[in-house]
Amino acid sequence: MSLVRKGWPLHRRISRDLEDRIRAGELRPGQRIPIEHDLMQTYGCARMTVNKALSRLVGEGLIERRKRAGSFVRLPRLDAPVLEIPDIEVEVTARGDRYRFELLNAHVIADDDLDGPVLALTGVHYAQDRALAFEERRICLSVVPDAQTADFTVQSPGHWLLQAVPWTRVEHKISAVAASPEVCVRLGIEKGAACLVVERRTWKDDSVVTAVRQIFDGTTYRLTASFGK
Amino acid sequence: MSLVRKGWPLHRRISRDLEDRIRAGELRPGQRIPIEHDLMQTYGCARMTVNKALSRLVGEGLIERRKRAGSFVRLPRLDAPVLEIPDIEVEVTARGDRYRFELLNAHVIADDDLDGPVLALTGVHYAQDRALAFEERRICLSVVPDAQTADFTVQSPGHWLLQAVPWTRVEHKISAVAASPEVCVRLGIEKGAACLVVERRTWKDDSVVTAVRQIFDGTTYRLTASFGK
DNA sequence: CCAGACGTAATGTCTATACATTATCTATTA
DNA sequence: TAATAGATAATGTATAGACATTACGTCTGG
Repeated sequence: MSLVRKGWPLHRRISRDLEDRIRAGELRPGQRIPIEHDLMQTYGCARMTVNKALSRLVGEGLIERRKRAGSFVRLPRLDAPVLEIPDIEVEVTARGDRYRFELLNAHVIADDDLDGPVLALTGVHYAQDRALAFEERRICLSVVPDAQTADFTVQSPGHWLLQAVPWTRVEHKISAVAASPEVCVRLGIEKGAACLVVERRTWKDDSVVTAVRQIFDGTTYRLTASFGK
Repeated sequence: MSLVRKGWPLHRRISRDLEDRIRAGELRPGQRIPIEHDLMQTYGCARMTVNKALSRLVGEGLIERRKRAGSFVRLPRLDAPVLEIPDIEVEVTARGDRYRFELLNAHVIADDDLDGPVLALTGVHYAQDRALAFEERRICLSVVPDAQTADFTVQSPGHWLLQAVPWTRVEHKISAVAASPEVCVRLGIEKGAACLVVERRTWKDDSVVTAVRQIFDGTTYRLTASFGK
């Protein structure tokens, strides 16, 4: 079992051992890995223990299993690192900076894209009084009527919504645009500077709760994602 | 157990049921959920079955568990959608387009950032003869000596590496910059246009395998990430 | 040569039980 | 009151066995 972590539970050591062998290339994509019965013997344990180890590898996307056929190493995927798209308020306060949201504008409007009356907000996120992001948000009032009476100078709309409405689905789109005149002013950057745009749409069941577009200074703000040990 | 999927295994129905109750706000963040013993009685099953259901919720980040204390609903996290950062070659061919990588430059150099001799490449990814991305890549020759003899006009370096070297860790940084003169020419975009930048660094164990910087036209290319059912 | 039937090898699920581990709570003691 | 020690309730891990499910291979019969 190579040089595997002592103190770890057996099922964890088994999954880690197999993971290492896959990552080292000893077990190659498409190749069949030993059947549960053989692994029982190899590690001298019950089938449930082996099964738990293999279930973990399925969850991590490292193997796939087919009844009667066996378990097979999957192709490595570059396409599933975990992306951290933070709640800006949480991110700023987490690193000990003073956070502030400046509400610029709030109107109830009709929106073609979203159902029913919509609360349209614009504002700026500040960290230590430095503008971090410009935000344009729409909140579906039929789903979140309370939004109309909430005070977004105390809490950012995003943070408030997170507590107020449990979502069931989120979708993000990340792109880049040149700063519009308004964004230049709000973020204090040069005309036409490259900005990172995060668009987020949040659903509860089948109705859109909120759609938001956050614009960051592309050179100072970066999203990070990592995958692996 | 509300209106839960028939045909699903019991442990899956239990976890889904609890997930629904959390998402619906019936079980709120910080709140304690019933202990395994009670859930056994509620669902009329063995503790291992309940345990499997709860383990899944831990994996999904919906609850956390503490011995002696119980299981608690975690704060909803916006920060872990799965980001699809594709192998460009795979992405292009997957949607049926003709893919081509044009190698512009290849030199063996020394690099302060990476250990040992490094193969430095620049090139352009094309989809249907339209430039999609400009790429600057460095490959650590001490880790991947074969890279020096590989033909990157047949396969993109990224795709080739994926097959040649199993990685153990990947890190991505996503930002935005204004197009440099060279990028303008290569991608056929206007001077100073906003570009989306994906920087990826790949490790095998403790050594960097490759570091790459891919630059996309920010207005036509977007990364997407989603989370939820 | 092909279509269909079928045995069977593998995974999938579930149970009942046992003991380990650990943080919380309580009771005791200084 | 405060520190310490111990009891205990919850999760964590593991076992052995049972039956369900599925699709791979093979063996038919046409």
